[in-house]
Order: sequence, then C-alpha cells, then structure tokens
Amino acid sequence: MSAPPLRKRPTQDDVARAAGVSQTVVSLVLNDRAAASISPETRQRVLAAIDDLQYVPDGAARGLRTRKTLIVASLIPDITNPFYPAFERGIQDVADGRGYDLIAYNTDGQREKELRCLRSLQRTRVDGVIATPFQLTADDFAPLIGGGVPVVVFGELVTAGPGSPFDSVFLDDAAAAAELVGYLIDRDYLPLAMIAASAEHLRREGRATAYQRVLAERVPTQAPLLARGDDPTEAGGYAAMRALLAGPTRPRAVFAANDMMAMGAMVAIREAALCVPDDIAVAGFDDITVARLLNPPLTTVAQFPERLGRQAAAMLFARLDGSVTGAGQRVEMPYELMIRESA
Amino acid sequence: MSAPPLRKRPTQDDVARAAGVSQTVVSLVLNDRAAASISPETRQRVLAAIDDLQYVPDGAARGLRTRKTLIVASLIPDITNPFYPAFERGIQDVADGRGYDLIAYNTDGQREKELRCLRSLQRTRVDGVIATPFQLTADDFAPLIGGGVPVVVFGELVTAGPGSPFDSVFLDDAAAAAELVGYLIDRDYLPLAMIAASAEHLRREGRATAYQRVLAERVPTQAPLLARGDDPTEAGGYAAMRALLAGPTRPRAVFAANDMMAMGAMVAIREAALCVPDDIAVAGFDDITVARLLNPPLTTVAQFPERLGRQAAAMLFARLDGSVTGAGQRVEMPYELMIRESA
DNA sequence: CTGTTAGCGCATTCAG
DNA sequence: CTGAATGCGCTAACAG
Repeated sequence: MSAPPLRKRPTQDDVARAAGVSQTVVSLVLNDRAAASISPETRQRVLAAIDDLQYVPDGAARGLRTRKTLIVASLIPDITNPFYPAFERGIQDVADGRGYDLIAYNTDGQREKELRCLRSLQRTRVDGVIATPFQLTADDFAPLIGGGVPVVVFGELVTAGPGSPFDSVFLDDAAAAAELVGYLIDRDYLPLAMIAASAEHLRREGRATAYQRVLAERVPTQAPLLARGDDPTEAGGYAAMRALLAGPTRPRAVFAANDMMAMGAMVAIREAALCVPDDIAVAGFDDITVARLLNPPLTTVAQFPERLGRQAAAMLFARLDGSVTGAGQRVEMPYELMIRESA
Repeated sequence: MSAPPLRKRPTQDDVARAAGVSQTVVSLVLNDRAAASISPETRQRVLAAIDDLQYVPDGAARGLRTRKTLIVASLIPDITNPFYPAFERGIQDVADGRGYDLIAYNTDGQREKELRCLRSLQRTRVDGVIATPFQLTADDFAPLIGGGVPVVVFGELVTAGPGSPFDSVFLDDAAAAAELVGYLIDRDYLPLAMIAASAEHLRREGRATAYQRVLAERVPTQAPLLARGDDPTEAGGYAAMRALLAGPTRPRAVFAANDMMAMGAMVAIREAALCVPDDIAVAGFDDITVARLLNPPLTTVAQFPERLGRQAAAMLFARLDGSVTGAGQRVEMPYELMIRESA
C-alpha cells in the first residue's frame, strides 16, 4: 500500500444496497431495536454486508440525530503532573468499558484556558464532563448544565451550595494535611516549614491553611514558615526550598503541598549538602507512583488517583444511563498517610 | 442555580431569527467566507445575536457537512508511564493552537486494544491520528489511510517500506542504546546486565539487541545477562532485578530498557542492602522528568518526549492543512546521553 | 450583498 | 417484518 485509494467510506445506504434491503433495516439491526424484530435471515445478510464493506457507523451523523456523541471530556490542570495520568487512566478505563471515548484537556490551572476548554466542550458536544477546576465557578458551567450535560467535579466547586447540580468526588484535604502535620510535630520535626504554590491556586489552599492552624495550635512558639513556589511543580518546590534554606531559620522538616514539589525540595536540600531526613525531613502529598521509589522513599498522603478517576467516571455514567437523577451527589473518598523514610 | 432549565441550545436558525437575517448569513459570518462579503452592519447584528443567545456551533452537524471534526487522536500504550504524558502534552499544545481537540487512547501495547482504538477512531471520525503502535502493522491502518485520514507514527512501523503513506518521527534507539552501553563498558562497569520487558514488546527490542551486539563486540568474554520483566514498568524492572540478584553472577551495572524499569531496579538493589552506583550502577532510557530528581540522579538517554509530540503534531497538521502531500516523511529526532550519578 | 435549496449519514416516525 | 419519508444543524452551491 502506498498510493491510498481514498474511496469514500461506506454508508448504511451502501450496506443496504449490498444486502438487498432498505437503509432502515440496516439501522435497525445495528441498533438492535427490540421493537421491530428483524428476521434472523435478513439480519445475517445485513451483518455479512457490514462485515464485507467494512462499514463503521458515522459518529457525527448518529450524534446529530441522537444527541449523543459517546464522548466524555476530562478537564485537568496538567497531564505532566503524575497525579493526573493516573486519574485519567481511571476515567478512561471505565469510559472504555462503556464504549465511550475520552477527550482530555489541560488547563494549567489558568482560568482563561479553563474557559476555552469549556467552549471547546460545547462545540464538540460531549455527553458528560469530569472536571478538576482550579478557577472555575459553578456559573461557568451553567451553559453545560443547562444543556443537560452532566458534570462531575473533582474537589469542591467554590460556589456550589447545597442543591447544586454537580456531582463531586473529593477528599478532606485539610484533614489529611492536618494529620500529616500532626505526625511531623509528634516526631519533633521542628521548626516545621511548608512549601506551596502561589496562593492563586486557591484549590490547594486547604493544605496550607491546615498547616498553619495545626502549627498554631500545637506549637504556638513557632512562627509559620510558609514558602511559595510559582507553580505546583518540581521547579516550584525547588525554588521554594532554596528560599527557605537562604532564610534566617533552617527548618527541621518541610511539608510540601504535593509530591512533585517535595521532590524539588529534596534536590535543593541535597544540593545544599544536607541529608534527608537526618538534616531536613520531607513530606509530600499525593503519593504519586514514584514517591515510593525515591531514595529515601517519600512520606506522603495517598489519594489513590486511579480510584478517584474510576469513582468520578462511575458517577458520570450513572447520570448518563439515567440510573441517578436529581441533585448532585457528593462522595468523599479516603486518604491514607504513607509513612516512609523521608520523614 | 439548582434546577437546570434545560433549554435547548440555540441553533443558527435561532440566531438568524434574532438578528433578522437568514440562516445562511449566520453561517457566512461564522466562517468568515471571503467570497461573500457581509455588510459590516449586518455582521455586527449577527455577532450581537450570537453573543446574546450564547450560540455555539454544533461540531457534529458541521462535521457531517465538512467532513472535518476538528478532533485528532493519539494512541499511546499507557499514560501512566511518565514518558507519554509529556509526549501527549507536546501534541496537545500544538493541537490546541490549531483549535483542535485531542482524544487519547491507552492501548497497553496490546494488539487487541490497539485494534479496538482504531475502530473507535473510525466511528468518531477524527481528522488525523498520531500513533505509538506496539503491535499494529501498516495494514491495520489501511482503513484510516484509505479514508484520507493522515497518520503520523512515533517509531517505525514494522511493515512500512519506502513509499509508505505514513509520516513518522523516530529516533535511533539502537544507536542510543549502543552509545550508553559503550559508555558503561568504558567505565569498566562489568559484568554489565540488561533488563527489559518481555520480548513481545518488539518495539523496544532495538535496545536489547544493541546491548547484546556491543557487549559481544567489546567484551566477548562476558556472556550477555539479559533479564526480562513482564511489563515495561517499575514492577517489571523490580522483578527482573531481583532475578538478576538471585542469579549466579552479580552484575556490576544494569542497563534498563526504560527509566521506570530502572527505578524498579534501584529499589530492588537497595532492598538487597546494596548501593547505587558503588555496588551496582544503573542506567535507564527516556529521561523522564523524575530521572534527574532521583537519588542518585539517573544516568539515561534523553528522548525529549514533549518535543517529539510537538514534531509529530506539526507533521500531522502539515498534512491537515495541505502544506505537505505525497509520500510519508520520516523525521529522525536527536537523543542525548545524560550522564549523571547513578552510573 | 443576501436568501433558497439541497443534502451530509443516520434514527425514527408512520405506512404497508 | 420491512420500506419511504422526514429532519437533526450545518455548509455550500446557486439564484436573486
């Protein structure tokens, strides 16, 4: 094969002609309508013709008619943060099982990009959406919801009160962070610092707030040591840790808002010829796959992203097949402290 | 907002009515047809109506007419291997710039899943495909190519000879592996072992072959020490390394077919109370983001996946906008040895 | 410069 | 049990 023949794709009409039936019949056997039973023998003829012509239904045409595209969309900040591929994978696996395709969008947590994705979603007419919004509010989703497209949110939508139409899967970030901070204090890792991304990522502020609260409660003598990196990435963690090391008080331990930042921090610590955890202990959040593989293995909070994705997808499909209707459901997922050697 | 109003989405007809023009005019201003100029004032009226009604074109309907969906698809083995998110991100960023959406498929490198994805692609009628096939052959893509859908392959398609209609971006895996193996031998890391995934992942065999060839050439006295893990994952690397450690000859260094396997191997080595690189040196392949962040930082071969994705996407869009036609182009991408501390 | 008309491929009434 | 006719929302001739 080198010069592509470029023959037009066969349509139901072609199949019908080949099978000596009407196009309607082809549609009927394709959709297995129980109402109009097809004689088993014509059915076979049609199936044979389909196979013969390599007919594949046209999703666009079908979608135009049925208002269903068999596509769902997922909105995440950045596929490059290992937490999200796992999340996506969870979604994808259940979508796949339902015969759905998945369109993935990266928003980088920027409101402008998030909005652009939303617009894209409207154009492509997806059947459902799973979103991990950073800046979006409930109102931004109104056109989608108004159009009857179910939306499952990972985390909590800032403006979504009770009776909100959004399903959500979330975990108690603040409690998890508090527990981890408590553990670090128990181990006497003081002074205890925290590194986080710039505050505009409101979404993750629960962790920083928890840090400040627990610290104030349990170690009122220590002033909070909160360093900010630009992004919730390894680079952000590295920069924040450097700032911390250059500061007046060297922390005995650092709680990073996520594992990537923790990894960046570890690099900065090593570069300063210090040792983890003997000089400075490090803890993260997420338990991405590699956390366990680091040297030393990273103490962190496991979120089980793949399971989160599966749960979100399950809720979405429950809406899509009509088995759940009415007000949005909120499902809280478990987290787990993973105590390893880094702290 | 709690009870969704569920009003039907506005169509061009609605917009036309609101603007007091015909539906055609709406279509014309939307598509900026140079041919039929619209008077600037009606144009404004239409735009206002669009904005007012929050009209968004229906991709399915448009696609039915234009045979363009503004969707491209990417076929990768597993988004959970950090190499691929970066690759995807590269694709996504250029697709985004062109106003295209991206559907992502995970094939797990299994032929059956790969075929299923291909079928899905036909249904959803994507405009172009970027594929990282493991088991697929050129023939499997025939329906796509025959339908005029351009396909860019990452790597080389086993059966694609000269004059093949496939564009491809690839790098000289074997040369890169040979170079790395050569380096390890130069450093006297002998005996030198390799760990790789089971041989059915033909795609990666270039690396194992290079290992065997260079070893045979330069160290004829050492028998090849090739251990197989089931999957090209951290778990596979761990298992293979364990097997190696349980074997009769303990290697002085291990070359892993990819970074995830290398990380698994490092864990196994540490568990055996051995030290990297003093007892056993470790090298990988890919240079995923975390490779540099490991302790010790991983010596590996950089593939620059994001750049690969961008390149593949660029070639795809060159086909889509007609700026490139004819036989498939093959673009070889550079790799780079990243010598760090693990070997 | 703008309106009329005709399908794209399919699911779905309604007749036979 | 099967076929003919209709329209989903849109673009693209073709008239006016």
